Amino acid sequence: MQEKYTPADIERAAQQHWDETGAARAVEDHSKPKYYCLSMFPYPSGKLHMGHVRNYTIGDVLSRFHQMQGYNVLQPMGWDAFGMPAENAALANNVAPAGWTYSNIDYMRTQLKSLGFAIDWEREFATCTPAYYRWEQWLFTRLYEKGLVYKKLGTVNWDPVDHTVLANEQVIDGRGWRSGALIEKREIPMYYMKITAYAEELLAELDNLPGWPEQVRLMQKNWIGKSTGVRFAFPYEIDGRPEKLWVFTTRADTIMGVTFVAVAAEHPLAQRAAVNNPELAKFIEECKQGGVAEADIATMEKKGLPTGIFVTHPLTGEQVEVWVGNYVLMSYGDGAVMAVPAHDERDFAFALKYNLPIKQVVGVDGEFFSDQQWAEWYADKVKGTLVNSCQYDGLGYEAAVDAIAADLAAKNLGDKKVQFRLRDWGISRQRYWGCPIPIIHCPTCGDVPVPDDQLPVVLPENVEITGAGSPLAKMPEFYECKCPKCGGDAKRETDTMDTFFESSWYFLRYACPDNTTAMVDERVQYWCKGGIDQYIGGIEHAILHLLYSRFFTKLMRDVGLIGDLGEPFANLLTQGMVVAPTFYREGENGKKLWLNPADVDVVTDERGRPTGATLKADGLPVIIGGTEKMSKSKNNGVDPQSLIEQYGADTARLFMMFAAPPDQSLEWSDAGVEGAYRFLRRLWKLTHDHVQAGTVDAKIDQNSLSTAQADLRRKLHQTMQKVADDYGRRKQFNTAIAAVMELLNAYDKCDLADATGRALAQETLESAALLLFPIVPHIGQALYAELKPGQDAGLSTFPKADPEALKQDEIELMVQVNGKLRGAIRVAADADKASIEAAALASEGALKFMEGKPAKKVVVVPGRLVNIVA
RNA sequence: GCCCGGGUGGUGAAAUUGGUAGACACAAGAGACUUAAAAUCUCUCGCUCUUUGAGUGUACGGGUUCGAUUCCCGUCCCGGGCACCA
Repeated sequence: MQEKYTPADIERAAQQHWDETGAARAVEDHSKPKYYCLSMFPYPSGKLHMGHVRNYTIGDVLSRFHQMQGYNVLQPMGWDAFGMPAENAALANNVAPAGWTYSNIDYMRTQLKSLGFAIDWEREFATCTPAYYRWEQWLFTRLYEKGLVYKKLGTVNWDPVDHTVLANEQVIDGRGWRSGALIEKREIPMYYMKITAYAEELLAELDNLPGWPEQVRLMQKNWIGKSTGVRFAFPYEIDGRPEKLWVFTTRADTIMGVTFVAVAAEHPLAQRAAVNNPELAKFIEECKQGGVAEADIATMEKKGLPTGIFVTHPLTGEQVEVWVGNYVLMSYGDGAVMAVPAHDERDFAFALKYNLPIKQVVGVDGEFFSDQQWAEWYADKVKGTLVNSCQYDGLGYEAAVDAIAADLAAKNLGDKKVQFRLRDWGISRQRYWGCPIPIIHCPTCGDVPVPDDQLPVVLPENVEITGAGSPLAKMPEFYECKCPKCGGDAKRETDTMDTFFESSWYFLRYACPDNTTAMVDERVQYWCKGGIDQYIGGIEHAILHLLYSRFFTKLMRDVGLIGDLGEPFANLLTQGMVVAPTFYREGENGKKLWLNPADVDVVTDERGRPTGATLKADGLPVIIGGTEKMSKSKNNGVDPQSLIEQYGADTARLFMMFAAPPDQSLEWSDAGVEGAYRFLRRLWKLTHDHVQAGTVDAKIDQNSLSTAQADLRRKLHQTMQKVADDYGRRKQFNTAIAAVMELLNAYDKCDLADATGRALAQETLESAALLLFPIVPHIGQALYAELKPGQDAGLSTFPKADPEALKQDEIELMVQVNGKLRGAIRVAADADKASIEAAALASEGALKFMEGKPAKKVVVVPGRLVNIVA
């Protein structure tokens, strides 16, 4: 065995061995339980970032651990290859999106391979190939025929200078990122997926996901947002015709406190009122300004204008004025809300601002209502009862809602209704680098789905990207076509699909990536039945991607493609973000130029707090931004390549797993990498020193161990238990590593010179190699082969604790007096409560701090401590 | 603004079911070895004080408990998501 740890050689040899033996190949085998371990596939942005290393190392640890536990493991990898960055790169560097994407994939595949992940590369695919996206076009046409895809108007960000639709990310402070123009909302026809038809099921199934983090289930639940309320109408007359203005509320109990109604700027009533009201028309025009992102709408100043139109209160018959409010969303519910300033905080602020009446209709005993100052209890559903509400006075929330809903129903003006916050999923994108929507627009037949025999609609790869509008819309050779129904001249749809479409079913395709005649086949049943065993990915995907994937699994079931697999992901591990500081300089036009942390030196004061930063290249100051998720747009990603090259894959993997538990966010810093490398070197040396003296049989007679040796052996077997629990149940790899470090610290201190000691040393080192193998497989493979020549660590069984070695005669208990630690006692492991109490009361610490007072109470916590209350 | 997390030494963190706060590391300091450097090894390391001991300490303010980093109420700060970044 060579004396020096040389990661480059070891890693090359191990990877070659795994390649040659097909160690990561996954084949359906019904004799073993399957374990499908999936990590969220990467967008091929150019090179791996730390988040990828973290994500895929977690997946690899779990895959390799389960392999050693006897499972038939599948760990696939692919590329989420459509998306905006390819078009941005095309613009910036004048390269074709396809070529850019494929060369990124080639580079990133090399990087992934150098990290030694046990990935079955024969299942790899990229979503931008027709072989993949043809199936989503095919599915799209099926769903279109079933009415689960439909067309309606949607609101987008419009850049009036570049004449193009912008993504929310491309709108910065209400302006287009390239043109700097003020962005407007614009309504265009789009295709929608009817996810709301599955709202009830998507909500209910959350309760059947015990393997998901509670926080993710809660976020999805709130996102779907089921609420029971009352939908009712305010009757009115306009242009001589009777009409109804519909609203939805979860607070029907406060209906007697309505003092105005607010509608969205796009609401027909607002449009009608603006016809002969120039001021209102101007306000509605103003409301179009700004982007469509909800965060912007929710944080902007609430503004409104009266329409001069009055509607009739359905219960009191009073006239109530209609206002246009910039905070009312047309896309949510009916685009109109009743306003009860007394019991809704936003309405209260709005009423104060515009001097609108505030009418209290809920009271709480002992509380005083002021129409000048908002108080939390005004909106409380539980504490209050109705006042100033005629026949409803004295009723509580539920009784009031019931009575009011019944009265509205009797007047045919409303009823109870279940409403969801979830909206249908708009999938049309006015962009090039995506899957073409397979629809043909015919002047006579209307929208016609592309027939199966004309699929796939192939995305042309030789295009010119200008940043103004979609290139496909400028390519007659793409959009000119014949109607499949009537054969007449027609126009192909030039919008592409949201890239979430690709990522909503890729996990099923890994089961059968080679199938050229069907989207999925029966192999999906083997790998995915009951759900993918472990899914790992960033917490930032907690809602959209995961919800869409759940939705697709149900859609595909209902189209008859996959039977009933259940939920797609049985167990979910949401990895915390790898975050890094951001740095920037401001350009001439105020645009921020983001600088990579690797190119910046941070200046700190004597306490280590950052006081400023300079660019390495020119030594001049840069501005420190916030600490944010590593991203291309903020240029704060750190390339792991230099880390791998300098220290090797095992050090990179070990350090990533040791730095923080997987679900916690990890702030990137170089410090600590050295420590991980040092540990591996030490592990290598300990094994080397032992092997030099000759390997021995690890069989041990428990009775021939010295006390110190028995303690070490107990620690070894405790460590086996702890590490298996950390990998399997807790998924906390940092503590598993710490446990092995502790074990080796103890090993170092123990005298193992005699024959029994040599056997114990052998057992300890063999176990350490296997315990760490899932995290650092290359060195694990090499050390195990030295300790047991001819043996393959990856094919070995994970170490299992021997109950004999775990036995302990005496244990230590802490002694507290009045909850403060005052000493410790040693007692027999099976000592009874009375003798423990006696020993504690007689202990030095207890005697000193009880100062002769009698014990009022003694609490014994078995195996832990004794607390004496004096 | 709304929804979901998080906050523990100089730093990353541990404490798994309410029971020894700071395991395991990083950084720093001191020492050993060495011609020297690197590497390695040993020791110190939350804060304060009257230092063989004691007080205090898990963002902040309250509460429940024999006992709270852990549970409850309120506040502040940081991160993620908010439907066209992926």
